[in-house]
Parts: sequence; C-alpha cells; structure tokens
Amino acid sequence: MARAASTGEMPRAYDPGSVEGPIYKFWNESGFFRPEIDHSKKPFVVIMPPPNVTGELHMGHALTIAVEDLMVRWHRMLGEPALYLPGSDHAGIATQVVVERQLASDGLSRHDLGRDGFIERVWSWVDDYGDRIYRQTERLGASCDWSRKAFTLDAGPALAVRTTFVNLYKKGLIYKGTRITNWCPRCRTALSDLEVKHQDEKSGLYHIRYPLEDGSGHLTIATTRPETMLGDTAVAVNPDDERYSQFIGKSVKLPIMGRSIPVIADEAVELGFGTGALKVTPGHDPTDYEIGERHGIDTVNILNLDGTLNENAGEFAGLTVDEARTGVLARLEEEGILEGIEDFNHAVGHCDRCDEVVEPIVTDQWYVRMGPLAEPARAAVVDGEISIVPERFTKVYLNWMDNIRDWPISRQLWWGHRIPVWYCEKGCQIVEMEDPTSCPECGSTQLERDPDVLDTWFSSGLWTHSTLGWPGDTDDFDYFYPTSVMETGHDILFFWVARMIFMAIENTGESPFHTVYLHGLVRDPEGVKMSKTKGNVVDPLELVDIYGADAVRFALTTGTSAGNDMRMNEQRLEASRNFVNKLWNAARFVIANLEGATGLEDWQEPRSLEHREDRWIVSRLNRVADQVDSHMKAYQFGEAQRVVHDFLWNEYCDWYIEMSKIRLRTGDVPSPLPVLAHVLERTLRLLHPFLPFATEEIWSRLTAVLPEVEDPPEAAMLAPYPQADPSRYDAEAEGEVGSVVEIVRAARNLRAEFRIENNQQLTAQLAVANGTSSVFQDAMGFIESQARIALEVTPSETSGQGSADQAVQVLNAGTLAVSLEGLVDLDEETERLKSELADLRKYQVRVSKNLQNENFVNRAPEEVVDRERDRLVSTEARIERLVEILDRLAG
RNA sequence: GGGCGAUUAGCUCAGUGGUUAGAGCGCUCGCCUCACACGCGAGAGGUCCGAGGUUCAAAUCCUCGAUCGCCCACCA
Repeated sequence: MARAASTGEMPRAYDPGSVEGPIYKFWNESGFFRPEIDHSKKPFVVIMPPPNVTGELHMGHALTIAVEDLMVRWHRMLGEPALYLPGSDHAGIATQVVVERQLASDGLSRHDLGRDGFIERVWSWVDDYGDRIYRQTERLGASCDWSRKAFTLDAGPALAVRTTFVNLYKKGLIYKGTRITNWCPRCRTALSDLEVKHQDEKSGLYHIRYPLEDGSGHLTIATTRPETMLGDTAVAVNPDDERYSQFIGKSVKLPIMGRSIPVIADEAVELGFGTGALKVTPGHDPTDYEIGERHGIDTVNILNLDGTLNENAGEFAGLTVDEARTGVLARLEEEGILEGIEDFNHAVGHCDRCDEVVEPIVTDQWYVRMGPLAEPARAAVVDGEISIVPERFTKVYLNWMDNIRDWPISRQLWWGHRIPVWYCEKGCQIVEMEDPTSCPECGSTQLERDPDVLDTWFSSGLWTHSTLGWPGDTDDFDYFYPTSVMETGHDILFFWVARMIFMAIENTGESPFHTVYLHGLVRDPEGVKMSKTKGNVVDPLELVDIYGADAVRFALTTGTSAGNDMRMNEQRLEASRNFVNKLWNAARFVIANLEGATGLEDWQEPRSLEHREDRWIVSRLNRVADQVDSHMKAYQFGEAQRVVHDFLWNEYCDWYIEMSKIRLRTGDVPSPLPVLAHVLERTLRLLHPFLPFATEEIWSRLTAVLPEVEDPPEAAMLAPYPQADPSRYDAEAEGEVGSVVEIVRAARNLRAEFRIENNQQLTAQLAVANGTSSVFQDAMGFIESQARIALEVTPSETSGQGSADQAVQVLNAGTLAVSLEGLVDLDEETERLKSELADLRKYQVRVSKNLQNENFVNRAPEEVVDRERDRLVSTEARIERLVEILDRLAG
C-alpha cells in the first residue's frame, strides 16, 4: 500500500494531528477523489456551494462540508462513481467591499486606482488568499475532486455566463429598463430586493401641513421621511375617503419648494393610516412610484448616487439625507406647518453587504424577465422532479416563485462578469457571442461597452452546469449532469437554489438536481447567530486543531436534523472526540490480540457462528446496517450516526468485547477473534462517512494484522458500504444474550445498592425456567467476572428464594437471589420488593386492558398484538414469582 | 399583514402513529477492574407547552390557544 503511516504502537489516545495530514495526502495522491466515468453506472454528484474566494471558512461551511462529504463518501462506498466538485465564487459586492475597505485604510478609494487598477488589486488579493479556503476544506477531510475545481470567473463559467446572457437577451428575457430600484449609496450600485435587509427602526411619523393653492385651507400629510418632500409631485388620498373627496383635483403648494402639485385619488392610500393623506414621491418610494405611473405624475430625483441631495433639492443640495432631514424639519417648524410628531417604528432597508441604508432611486438597469423562467422552475418542484428536504421549504419556494418579480441583474461594480452589451454612438445595443468591432445596424465603429457587471448570483445560478463544461458538449457534462443533491443553507434558498433551478432548466432543459437538502444555522452556545460584528464566530480550523476533524464533523452532524438550527458548544465537541477515542481504544484492544494470532482466515465473512455471543453480535451488526441504510436514504444522517455510535459503544465495547475476554483468557474455542475483527471492520466502514480520518487509520492498521482477502479494497473509503444480511439475524441469540445482560445488571445493581466492596466475592442462586439453564451455564464465567459473583443455576421448580440472608431480583430471565448474610434488612427488602410488585401490577393492568379491548385485538397489526401478549405473559410470571417470595418473607 | 418553525430530563437536543419516551452534558454514589479516567459500574431526574378532537393506539395526525424565534411583504 502507498502509505507509510499506520505502523508501530498505537498510542493510548487517538492523536488526530499526526494522522489526518498523511491520510488526506494518501487519499488525494492515490486519485480516490476522482471518479471514473463508467456509463454502466449512475454517478452521484454534489457540487459544493462555492465560498467567497477571499473569505475564510466559518462554521456554516464546516457543516456544509460535513454533510456533503458524508453523502459523497457513502455513495462512493455504495459503488457509485462519486463526484464532489469544489469551487469558489468571486462574490462581487462582498469582495469589492472588502478590498475597498482595505484601500480606505490607506485613504484611497477604488476611483483613485481606476477600473483596471482596482481589478488588478482584487486579483492580487485573490492570488494571495484564494487558496486558503481550499486548504481549509482539505483539513476538514472533504473528498472533493481537486482536478475539477472551478472559480466563477474562470474561462468556462465565463463562457456560460456570456452564452446565457446572449440567449436570454435574444429571447427578450433580458431587457434594460428605467424604474425605481434599491440603491446602496456606499457601494454605489443597484441591489435586488433579496440584497436588502429590513430592520425595524424607531423614527417619527411627521404630520406636515400642505396649503391648498386656492387658499381655501390645507391638507395634512404624514410621513416618516420628511426630507423626501423636496421631491414630492403629488398628494394622494383614498377615493373613498369622504374627508378629502372635496380636495381631489385641486392643487396644493408644496412647502419650501413652492411648486404646485395635484391632489389625486388612489386605492393604495390607506384610510386608517396617518392622516389619510399621502405625499407622493415617485423618485424615492416604490409605492409612490407605482402611484405616479398610474396617474402620469412627474418624477423628481433629489438624490445623487452617493446619497447626498442634488440640485433638485434647492437649498439643501449637497447635504446628506440625515442633514437634510434636520434642515427640512427646522424649516417646517419655522413656517409653523409641522403639526406634530408621533412615535413610530418602521422597516428601514439596509445593504446586505455593507449595512448602509438603502435608498430607492430611479435608475437604468438590466433585468431578467422572470415570468417565463419561473413557470417551469415551479413545475419541477410541484411535479416532484426536485424534492426539498425538509419538505416544509417546498411551500416557501413555491410562494416565492408565485410572487416573483423581475430580477435586476446589473451592478454598478467593477469586480465581476462585465455585461456583454455594447452601445454605438447612435444608441444601438449590440449583444453577441463575439465582441463586436462595429455596429451591425449603422456600421459605426465607435462602440462602448456597458460599464456594469452582473449580479454575482447570475454566475452562481449557472454553477450546476457551468462547472461541468456547459455550454460545451463535454464528457463531464454528458455524464455527471444533472447532479444529485444540492446541499446548502436554507438562508440562500431564493438567492441561489431557486435561481439555479430556473437557469439550469432554461439552459439544459433539465432540472439540475433531484434533491435539495437544506441545513440550519450553526449558532453559538447561547443560541445567538454567529457574526463578525458580534464577535462570537468560531473558527472551525481552531476546533480541528483542538478536537480533530472527525470530532468536529461528528459534532456538527449528530443529533441534528435537516433545516433545524443547532448550537455548537464545547460539550458537544468533547463528546464527539471521546467517541472517536473510544473507537480508537476498542481497535487498539482488538488489534493487539490479533497480532500473531492464527485461525483468522474467515474474518471477512465468518462462516458458521457456533458461539451464542458471536451469533448475537453479528446479528446486531446486520440489524444496525439495515437501520443505517434506511436513515441514510431518508436523509436522517444524525439518526444514522446515533445508531452506529450506540452499537459500537453500548453493544460492541460494553458487552461483546468484555464477553470475548473470557474466551481470550481461557483459550476456549471457538475463538472470538475472527468475529471481533469482522464486526470491528464492518463498523469502521459504517462509520467512515462520519469519521473518515480515524476509520481510515484504524482500518489500515487492522487489515494489516489480518490475513489478506481476495481483491482487498485499497482503503476504507473505497470499501463497500456494509449491507444487512437478514440471514444473519438471530432473534434467539439476541434474546438469550439479553437475558445474560439482564442478570449481570441485576447483580451489579444489588452490589451497588447494598454497597458491597468491589473485591468481595458473592454467591447467588439463579432460578430459571426449564430448558434455559444452559444459556446461563455457558455464560457463567462471564457473569462471574462481570458481577463478581459465583452463580448456581437451578431450574425454577427448585427455587427457594426468600430468606433474611438473600437479596432478590425478579427478572424476565429468572429469579436471582444473592446471598448477603447479615446485610439484608428484612423490612427494607420487603418494601423494595413490594414497590416493585406494585409497578409490575400497574403495568399488567395496562397491558391486559389493552388485550381485552376487542378493537385493539382486531384492528392492530398482528405483531403488535403478539408483542403485547408476550409482555402480559412475562409480566404475570414475574408477578407470580414475586408474590411467592414475598409470602415466604412474610411467613 | 401573510407564512413557517420551535416548545420533550437541570442544560443542549434526538425521536416523521405501536417498548414502561431516549442521548450527550450536568447531578448523586462507587471505582485508576490487565483497550480506553477522552474511562468503567450503579442511580436520581420527564402532567412530551395548554385545551379540544381523530384513532384500537398520539410526544407523533387535526383544530384552537399560549410563549419564543425565523422568513416573506411597497401601510407612507
């Protein structure tokens, strides 16, 4: 085998730091992450949501990678060619903001560098930091195919962007329009609605008097933004508002500005709000813009693109919005027309990236016409071609698609895909695959390219197919598209997932994936969303340093379910680390015993299992494999992990290994070694998707001390995922070993209760039903070692328990009487047994009531009824024995 | 204004109609038992938010309500 690790003594504690690096290198250099195109097999494909190229991994990324990688590894082990394609995003605004901030600390703006200089600056930033995110991804153990990694500004994705733009333009689905848009004065760009975050803020609701032109009185309007009155071009009232019907059609004189504006009637005005009269500012309010359109009202823009007021604001020109507000209010006060101020909360839009207050401004922007694109994207989900996990997000998705508005895609930025539109001096638009040199309509060679770039999400929306070579007719696209599962946070369902769906259907005619798996947010230990400004972000790499990558991954995916948020805390991480260490030590024990041992030939598939304990643990292993399989298929990864975790810790370690020690010590046959090895090896495979590093390391050490099998897997990550073999199910062995466990527990319980010193050997009688004593005879050595008790097994007929020198446990398997001369207080013992009897009777009543109910017996499934009958029988038997003992104690 | 989620042990959470409802951490008691103190053993701890309903059977499905949280939306 190619790797040098996994020799030498296994340390007492698992040391992820020394294991993870070499293992990752081994996997990667062996080409295990690169799937082979095999047309006889259906591939499994996950495209990684591309993180910001200049960013750093945060816990959300770690969760993304943990979930995606476990799916990919699972499918790879199922024998499917599995592609996990990594990449990064140029992240237009986000990156530009970061670089601009850096410039600002040197007192520069992007304009000081100029467009080319600025872009060069960003690229050098990308060159310096662009690989960091990939190295971090590797540290988490992501099994992605680095030979296919992609960046949104690479030539391939760029061609996909160009192709898509040209196609949509020619179909009339991309158009340029003048309308009111969200504008970030700091970023100096238009934003889509999704990029604006509303926050409730305290502000006043100002009542302002507008005098009628004819001097016959006044109208009082109410507004939260008094400064925008400088751009008012009408006052609107509801047509049904009797208070104002007499004013409709008249004019008022706009205070300060002095111009005459009409009073109009529009349904959009609410009767009950404010004064019922609305100042109409079509230039700076979306509702007012619509009212203005309906009534043919003028639009006055009073803002510059940097958020200061322009010459249309008269004496307030040059001020910021805040300054203008103060100034306007002072003027209104002076003129005595500010009637009053109400306390009021309203939602103020902020730029998602820089948090600046967003201003609605009328500008020219490029839009994608959404109606025709949304329709098939909606149908894909309705028809079940794409399913969303958890299902509840289906409704959220459909609701958004149903209310979709055209998507503004132009951004007044420099960093991104430049819009492929050229204008000639006569104003023709030229949109072609090739850069034009002259205008095809007028022949002009004086061409100018549109200065704007596209919304980042335009290129991200193509990610499922642009990364695979589309629009080229490549082998990758042919084989790996459509992809399988899109796994990402529910916070970008609209931003990204929805857009991928309609872009992909438009471009390829197919849905880009069959399943969307949405994970929740990773929160801090107090449940607060992690954010840089709050200073509560945790660096996943720091956690990897402390706990190991496996533990971090396990902590992220255990005890959680799709769509639900989780809190990350130290205890969670410690518990996961402890589990990895438990696995390590179990393996350490098994491997130490295997070294130099013989007779291990059939460890891979033990043929006949003669020993009850072997049949039991192999039966359990197969049932666990079955449960894991169904949980994985249902995307219940946390449950799948829990099932293997519990099996390994509670059954394999706590019981099977302890049982095996008896045979190992005595040399009794059959040796437990083949089964110890078999079950451990299969459990390593079951756990591999969740704990890739530790399982790989242990697997290689384990297989090194076992006889080589035919055609061995090259690594744990390539070993077939264990499938349940129902012929290995053994209910009898499970029941019998369960009885032995019950006895041991009962004896330990008595020891603890009566505070018997550990080193004090006890004797006990175990009365069991006829025909079952061999089970306990066989397990005698184990029971004695576990409970430190010398056991005498007798058929129940000879039972004589119930004396002052015995403490008794009445169990399903039989009655255990531990001799405790002089230690048993007869009254206390009687009380203890009586309370147990009461519990049993309560239960018996419940069960028998159920069984007396004809409806239950007739309607419940047979197995449920049978189980209930069994319960009744065993409970009644216990009651009988308990009564007998109490009688003897009393008599 | 719509929509969604959560409410289960002291804490954080699993549990997607059928065990006397589980885990981790914490707590109590006892243990350095020859794989593991990142451990072992024994315990305590729960009107599954409330009220109705459906069902042979409800933590689980339905209705209403409460509390907390999230998303969407142009009431200035």
